[in-house]
Amino acid sequence: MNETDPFKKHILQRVAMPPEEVDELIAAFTLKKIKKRQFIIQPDFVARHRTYVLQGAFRSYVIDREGVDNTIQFAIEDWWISDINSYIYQKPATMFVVALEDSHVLQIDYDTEQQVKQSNHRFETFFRIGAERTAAFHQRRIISSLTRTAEERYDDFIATYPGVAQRLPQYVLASYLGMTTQFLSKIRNKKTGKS
Amino acid sequence: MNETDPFKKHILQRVAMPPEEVDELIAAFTLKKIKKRQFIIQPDFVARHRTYVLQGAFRSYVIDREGVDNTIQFAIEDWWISDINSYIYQKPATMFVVALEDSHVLQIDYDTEQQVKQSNHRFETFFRIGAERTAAFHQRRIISSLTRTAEERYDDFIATYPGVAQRLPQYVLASYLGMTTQFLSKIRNKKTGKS
DNA sequence: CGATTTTTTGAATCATATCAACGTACGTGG
DNA sequence: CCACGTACGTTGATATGATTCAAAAAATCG
Repeated sequence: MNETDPFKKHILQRVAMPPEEVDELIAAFTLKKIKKRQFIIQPDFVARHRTYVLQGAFRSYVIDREGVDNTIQFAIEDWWISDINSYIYQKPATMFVVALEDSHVLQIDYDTEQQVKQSNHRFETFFRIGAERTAAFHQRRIISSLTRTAEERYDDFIATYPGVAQRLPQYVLASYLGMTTQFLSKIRNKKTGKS
Repeated sequence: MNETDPFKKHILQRVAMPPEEVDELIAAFTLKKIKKRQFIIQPDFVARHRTYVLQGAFRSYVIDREGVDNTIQFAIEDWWISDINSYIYQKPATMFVVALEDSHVLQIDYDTEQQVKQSNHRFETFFRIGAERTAAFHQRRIISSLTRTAEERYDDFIATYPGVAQRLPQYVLASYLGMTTQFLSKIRNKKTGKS
């Protein structure tokens, strides 16, 4: 039993590869412990890492012109998080990424990732599949934001990620779903009244 | 001068590769002419192709429960379009993809793409970079939809894609930007009055 | 515990949608 | 190449989902 076992499983779910290659890929990552409220990415700094969550929770957010905090993404166990626009183009970030709980993560830095992808076709495939799924996931979210009301988006979230809402502060969930924390509170309250 | 030259350029902008490999990759694609209003993807059918636009324009959209038409994406020259969730998971589509103009495209089918990626590390890299950029692009759009008003999203669009709005029917642009065609009309009218 | 942060509640307001009606343009068949 | 029909865009009135503001209640944390 090793702390990186979930990541090993994650790799093998995406690409079949010999055990020694799995270990080689894992070795390209660094295990880190991040304290609650610690930032791993901040605006104006280039995102140097891609982060896989072994344990804990994170969120990314932007502060808009009016100073409002908008959650763009969150990540719990077995999810990735970064400012992808900053990371892939290696330009200054626009987002914050912060730990919501004390967390354990695996991080790869940009140069190491490039080198690793270059060195082994299967490692390249691994990252390609990850990027594809991220793109598909984002597209589902765009469809949801264009076609559904605030309450429907909330219902979808609860159905899609059972148990996850409990771990997120309500203002994080509300801003992720594109509504105010007050409005989410009213949606929830209406529901408990009904049932 | 060959009709596929823009695609050749597109490939080389992403991955450096010897000319014969570029030709090999291009050969995996089929050149097709698509008439205006022709559908290349429809709900309940699996998206068999990924489509690169050489000439013309497309849009993808979903019809929601109330029967409202929501544009999810559009594509002109040098863009890709598909129902990515259908294509990468090879499951039934939820979207329509239709030609807005008579168009010329290059299409690769799913099995050929898998084989081609498998056969050559550089081809795998090519698709990986495409997926990454798609993910990054979608994330920018999510940020925009969460943080900006209808008018700001319109202004951003005009600034980011100068000249493109002219080629799209207004209801396509409106639903892409997440507003009604009436509201977009009012935004536009207000602007011409002002200046 | 007290202090701070988060959530709830209600009232007023706002951004955007809906509805309806009319004007315009465009493409298709004769 | 005209004329008609259908699709598209505009405008104004009204409706509504969601935000804002304010303050109290509840939860969390050092």
